[in-house]
Amino acid sequence: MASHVVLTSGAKLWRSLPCLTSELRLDLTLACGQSFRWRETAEGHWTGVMGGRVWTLTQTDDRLWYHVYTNQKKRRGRENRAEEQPEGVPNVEEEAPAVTDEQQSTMEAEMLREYFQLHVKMEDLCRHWGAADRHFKNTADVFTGVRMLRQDPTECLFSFICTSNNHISRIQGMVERLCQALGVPLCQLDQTPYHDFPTLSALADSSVEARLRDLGFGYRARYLQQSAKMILDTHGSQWIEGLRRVPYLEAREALRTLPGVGAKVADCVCLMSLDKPEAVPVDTHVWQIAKRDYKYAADNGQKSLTDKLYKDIGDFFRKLWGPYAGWGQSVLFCADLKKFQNLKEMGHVKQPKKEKETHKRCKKTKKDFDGNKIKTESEYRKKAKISVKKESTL
DNA sequence: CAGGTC
DNA sequence: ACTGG
Repeated sequence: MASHVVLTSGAKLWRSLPCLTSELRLDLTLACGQSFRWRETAEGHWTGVMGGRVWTLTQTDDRLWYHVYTNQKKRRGRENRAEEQPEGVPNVEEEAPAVTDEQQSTMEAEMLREYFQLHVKMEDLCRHWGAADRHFKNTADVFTGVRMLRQDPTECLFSFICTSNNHISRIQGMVERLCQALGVPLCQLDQTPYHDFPTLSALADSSVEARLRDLGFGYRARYLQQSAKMILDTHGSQWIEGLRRVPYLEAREALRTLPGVGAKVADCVCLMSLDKPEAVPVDTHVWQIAKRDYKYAADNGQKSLTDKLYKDIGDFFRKLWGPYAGWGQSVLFCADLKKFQNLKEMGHVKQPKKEKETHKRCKKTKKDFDGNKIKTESEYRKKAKISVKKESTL
């Protein structure tokens, strides 16, 4: 049976392209809630589906290494027979016009350059932003290499319909189940099956809502099926990709006509798959960042993001960072995630990992990136809860 | 309460 | 409203 490859055993299976870790950090970029389809299958090795194929990626200081697995062949009766007779009917992959390994590898490298948008120099952008924005510089110095992916628009749209009122770890599981239930199987590695993302027509089928409810999608099940059906019925299968050639605000409003797609999801799709780098998705994290780190005046203590507040915060960051504001947002968003908090403390002292439970009650006062003392997480949360209680008892 | 929406 | 870390 096929298994996940690792770089240290079998260098012949790998190809690479030049790419500095200052431009790309796989661990941050692939696990920060842009795409939900990558898993760390071995230390520093990330396996996922991209462009209808299964890839494992890893990196060294100045190169990005990749391996593409051959898709599992469809096994119908005839082809099984053909396998026993070598001169039999060639399978689908062999029928394709002959491509040399060289050409194949060139295409794969090009797919990766596109997916990671390596033509955009993140280092230049960060230097520019950091010069005028002290907080950004401090964060970007630690979270160097977070990039914006250029995802498939259909996958991006339907994945982000799943994100409302949800958290990343559950979203990952839901997207995985979505692909297993409705996507074409590609191959299996170490007992793990990999599937392509479902097509629009698979998502639009009337049986989909009930099926997804059974898989734990809750009320989002209906949004997924209805959005797919609406796109096919009123626009056609190429509609979403066509939004790449349309101005940001027009694409955003077009997406918002779909059920389950509000301002935030529409901005995520614009930013992460439709080539709109100025789109700034404002979620709870970004709202907190605006208030906490940029002293954004949310004067009347709003409980939820109103349309106006949403627009104002987006405009604030666009004014601060310019036409690639969405890329800047992604760096701070990543730095705000719980799972990456450990990176921040590694700057000063490297603590041995032994102490886990023993020092738990030792409260450390952390400093934020501007050097200001801040409360510990728990205290911060306590405070937030109290203020929420006050609001609700009024 | 979670990368919100109807 | 769904649901689980």
